[in-house]
Order: sequence, then C-alpha cells, then structure tokens
Amino acid sequence: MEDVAAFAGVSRSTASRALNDDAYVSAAAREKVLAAARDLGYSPNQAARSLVTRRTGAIAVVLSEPEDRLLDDPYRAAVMRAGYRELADVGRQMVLIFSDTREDLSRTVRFLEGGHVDGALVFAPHRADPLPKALRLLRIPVVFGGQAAGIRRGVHVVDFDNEGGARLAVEHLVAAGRRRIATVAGPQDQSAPIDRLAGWRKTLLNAGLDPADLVEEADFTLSGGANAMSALLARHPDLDAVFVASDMMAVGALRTLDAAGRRIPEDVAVVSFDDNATLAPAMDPPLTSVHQDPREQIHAMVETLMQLLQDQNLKPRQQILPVSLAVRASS
Amino acid sequence: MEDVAAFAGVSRSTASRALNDDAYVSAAAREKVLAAARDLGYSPNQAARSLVTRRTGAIAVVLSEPEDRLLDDPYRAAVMRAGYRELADVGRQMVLIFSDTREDLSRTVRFLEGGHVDGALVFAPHRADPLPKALRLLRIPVVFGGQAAGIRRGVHVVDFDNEGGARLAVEHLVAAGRRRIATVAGPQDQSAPIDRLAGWRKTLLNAGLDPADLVEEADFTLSGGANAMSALLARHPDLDAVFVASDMMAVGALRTLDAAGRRIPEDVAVVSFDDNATLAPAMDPPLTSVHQDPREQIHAMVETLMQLLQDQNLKPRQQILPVSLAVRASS
DNA sequence: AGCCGATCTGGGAGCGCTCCCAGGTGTGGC
DNA sequence: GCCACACCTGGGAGCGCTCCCAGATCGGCT
Repeated sequence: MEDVAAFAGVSRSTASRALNDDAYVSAAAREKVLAAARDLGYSPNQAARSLVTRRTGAIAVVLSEPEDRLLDDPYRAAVMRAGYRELADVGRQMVLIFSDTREDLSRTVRFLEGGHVDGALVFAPHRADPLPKALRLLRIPVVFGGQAAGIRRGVHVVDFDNEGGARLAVEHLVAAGRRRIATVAGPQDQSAPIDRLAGWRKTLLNAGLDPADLVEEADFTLSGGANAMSALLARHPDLDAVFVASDMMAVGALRTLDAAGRRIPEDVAVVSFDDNATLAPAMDPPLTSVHQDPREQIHAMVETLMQLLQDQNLKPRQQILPVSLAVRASS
Repeated sequence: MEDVAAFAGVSRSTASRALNDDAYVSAAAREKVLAAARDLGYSPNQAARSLVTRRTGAIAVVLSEPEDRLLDDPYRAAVMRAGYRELADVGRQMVLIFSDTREDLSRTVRFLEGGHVDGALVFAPHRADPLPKALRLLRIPVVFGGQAAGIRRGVHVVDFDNEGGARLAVEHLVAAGRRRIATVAGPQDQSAPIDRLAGWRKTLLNAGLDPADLVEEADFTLSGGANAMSALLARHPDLDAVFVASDMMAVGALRTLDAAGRRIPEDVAVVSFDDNATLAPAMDPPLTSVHQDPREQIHAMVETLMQLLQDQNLKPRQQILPVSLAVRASS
C-alpha cells in the first residue's frame, strides 16, 4: 500500500481512506489512489486488514449431518446455494463447514474460534448433536436454522412452522373426505419430524379420527419411504390417504403404492412435506406438498446475523416462518 | 498470547514454538504452555498468524456453473463433499465459491486475489467460461478439475478419460452384438461431453458402423434425456442400443423407452456415464455406466495443489484418470 | 480582518503473531 | 579441563494494514 500511496503522491493514510471510501478524502486524491492501485495491480492484504479491524468479512455455514445425507438431500443443496447468494448480497463470503463425526466437532469449534469468520449460520437438526451446546461457549454470533439441539432459550433460531404445515396437510385430506389417514414420519431424533408427526396426530384427533397404529417411521430416504409405505399397507390395506414427512420419502411411497396397484389419488391420496422445486412437481402424479422456501429461511437467518453483528446484545429471537400447501394431483 | 506466555512462565517466543510444535522446545515448557492455553481458553489469532506467514490454510473450491445445475447435479455434490474431506485431511479448510454470472467473476477474482486462500481447485466445464483465463493473471496456485476453457498448456489439470470411457461403453455394446447404437450427447459447449461424443463416434467407425444421424444433444437433465430419446426413437425406431452421456439423462431415456414399450435390455441396451452411486444402481433395470470417482479426482487435485504450494515452479501436469465400466442389467 | 469550524492530510502507534538472532545451558570428545 | 556442538530460551523487528491525533488549508461568518 505504501507503494500505491507513493505512486499516487499521497500518504499511506490517505490511500487507506480512499481504498475504503471513508469520509474526508478529496475527490482528486481518491481518484489518484484508485488509479494507482489499478495500475500497480494492488489488492489489499486481508490478513493485515482483519488483524486491526477484528473482522474477516466471512460467515460460516455449518451443516452438521451425517455425510451420506448431504449428498442426496436437495434441501441442503438449496441451503448452500441460497446461503452463498444471500451472504454475497450483504458483502460477506460464505465458508461452508461440514461437521459430521465427533472428530469434526472439535475441528469445527476450533475453526469458528480461530477468528476465521465473523459469525455462523448453523444447521444441526439432530437432537443429540453436541455442536449447539459447544457453540454456546464461543463468543461468536450464531443463528440456528431449525431448533438447536438441547437448547430452548438464549439462542437465535429461524425455523419453519412444521406442526402448522402438518396441520394444513391433514386438514386438506380431511376436507377431501379421507378417513383413514396414515403417516410416514421422519426420524424422531430430530425436531422437525417430531413436530410434523405431532401436527398430524393433533389434527386427526381434532377431526375425531383415530391415529392409533397409523404411523411408520423412516429415515428421510427414498427406500425408507418405500419400506414404511409397505408396512403401513400391510397393516391397513384400507387406508385412503398418507401424509409423508418429506418429498424424497414420498417418492418411495409412490412407488410402493403403484406396485401395490393403488391408484393415486383415487384410492390413496398423498401429501408430502418440503415442496422441493425439482422433485415434487416432477412426480407422477405431481405431489401435493407443504411448501417451505430455503431461500426465505436463509434470508431471515442472514438478516438476524447482520443485526447480531451490529449489536451483540440483541435479544434472542425465535422466528417461525409460515408454510403453505401446494396442492397438486396426488391429493 | 502474551498472557499465555506469562501464565506459563515463559517468553512469547517459547509459547509460540510450543503452540506450533516447532523443534527446540523442552517438553516441560511445551506442556506448561499448552496447559496455560487450555486454562485461559486461548486460541491464536489467525489473521495475525497469516499476516506473517503469508498463508491462510484455506483452499478455495470454485464451481463455475449455472446456478440451477448445481442443485440437482449429484456429481457436483459429491465433489463438494469430497473436497471438504480431502482438504481437511491435509489440514486445510475448504472455502466454496460459486461463480456463475459475470458479476460473480470479478467478485471471485477479487476474492482469490485478496489473500483469503492459498490456492484454488477450479471446476469450469464450459468452454466459453472466462474464469480460467482470468485466473492465469493471478499469482495464486490453481488446479483445474477437467479441461480449462481455452487453455491448453501451462496449467495443472486432473481430468477423466472421457473419450476412453465412451470407447469402453460402445465396445461393450458392439461386443454384445448391437448394431444400431445411438447416443444422447451432453452439451457440446463443454469438453467432457465433446470427448464422450468423439469416443462414441470413433468407436462406431472402428467397428464398421455408421454414426450418421444417430446423435441427439441434450442438457444433462432428466427431461432433456427423455426428450432426446424420443427424438432418436422417432428417427430410428429400429435402434437397438443407446449410449447416454450422463446418468441423469439416462434416467429420462429409460422413462421414454419404457413409455414406448421397449424392453431393456432385450430391445434396447442402455449404457450411461458417471456411475453415480445413488442413481445408477437404483434404476429399473440398474444402469450399466462408465465409472468415475469424484473422490479420486479431488484427491489427485489436492495432491497436485499441495506440491504446487511447496514448489511454485512445478511443471504443469495433465493428469488423465482412467475410468472403468460398471456392467449392470441395462445392457 | 480575524476567527471558527468543516474538510482534508500525514505521521505514529499498534493489532497479534512468527522469525531471526544473540545468548545461555548442558553434554560428549579429546 | 576445555572446547565444540547440540539444545533451548528471550527479546527485537516487522508483516500490512487501520485508527487516532495533530496540524494544515480553506471558506464563510461576525
């Protein structure tokens, strides 16, 4: 920078001000500095800058999930992409972190602690995940996507209304005259699927229907959904609707139903959760699904984090984003 | 760090050496420092460290591709994941960068130039992509995954043997007695699909078969594959085999063939490319596919980059990784 | 004319670390 | 017993930047 300043005929300080477009720089000086920087191919050293400013301009996006799940989970892919965009829009660089094994945990903590990033957006759906608790001890601003495992208060969370979404789905089925409404639930060690199952159960009870024995748990995969559907069908050949806790599992359920000769939606109506843009409308028949927008979630998370960066004492916020029902041919 | 040193009763220098486990520190001193660091909850400031060492410990993985493609491209997802792992294994942090629009280009260049990372692994499959050329001007070590657009020499590349893979596929079909072997090619503005198409053509000619009019180009998507297959079937109802340039397109082709009443492999044999672990074996029938391992590619790229970090003058290397044919029921 | 405040500039200090160098201590060989 | 050479330690310098402060310049107002 010294060189640039000399080349432009000004002092280091003035060059710095021009480069960071601070106030109190004459237009002439600013232009000379900018021209010099261009001619000399200069770009400021970020390490030096963040050493004194104590901020890096980078934000971590932490995905704490088993490895295999990330590969074919389209929702996570959307989160990465949206995270990148939303952060870029506020001039921040995304640093992706996959935290899976226990060994990753300490690495992740060390990284977040090391001053590489100014804050973190954390997705840790599993209730037993030790990461959220470990993060509490750090002085780095964190916003969680979905409920933080084992922590109820004092953290910033942006979640979707999972229970409300399930209610929408089941009410829709009840209104269509369905009486034997089963569900393929997601893993009950995560809060989102727990809430979805609860919503299904409550809504059935409200409608005077009996949920007993109409639940089958699966692992959010295609084959898991297919197997769960088989089990349900074996126990209750007369079921006339099913609420599936994710699109991917619904694809599996669809296959099973098809193989069992059930017409959809005539014999069995299907409603799922996620409304994944590439999956849900592409099925045969297109899936009715509870719509949640990853971009919207990330946007809210970034917004909260930016405020947190301004004011560390921002009082903890639990944002619950509304969901809607995208009705298609499967119901 | 000063505090840690004081607490441990040693000097700043000794503390630094202990923390970086340099040579020439007594075991006693090292332990005292480590204990002090633990007790004080100290973690070194990375900005200060990289200011003097001139390295950050971070490596960028740049994906230069249209946004929509990343979401459902399982190969890219595997690349991200493998990149994270392989880099973690050599003690480096991955910084993911999506570079799509032209506006992203300058942002990407600025970022890579800013000293945030020590090197970059770049995937830029499109021939018209301006990124590779822009990167040439930077003094940052770069290794390309797949051919770099518009650059033939002077860069480090780790690619798969696309043409050889296509040859394997077609030779397999010829050996099985197929005579009318069509192809669903990928976008011809990328080198991988170009090479695959060339391999198909050459192998047909070598076998004394006529490739004329048996090509249909598609965009690597499921629906693109389905449409291309329809077009081929319309022109050549008598085709008895098809080489599809990606698994995803093959899934589409399978649907079209099924809808047209063709039995697979009896009427039409299908061979695809990628051998995606979740997709290819899960199809009905399971797909014969040319196997390429993203992990292997990333591994080679990381290895080359690490050498490049040691020795900037490493002579440019073009590594072509071999592929194999995973034979399954579709052929 | 004189003064005051707004605008602009340059130098100094220091962010937290690593590296170099000078010096101290111990150990083995002659 | 003394030197040479390992091994270990502490202080100083400096990485490239931003921020603070003191001072300079300039216009506008009394």
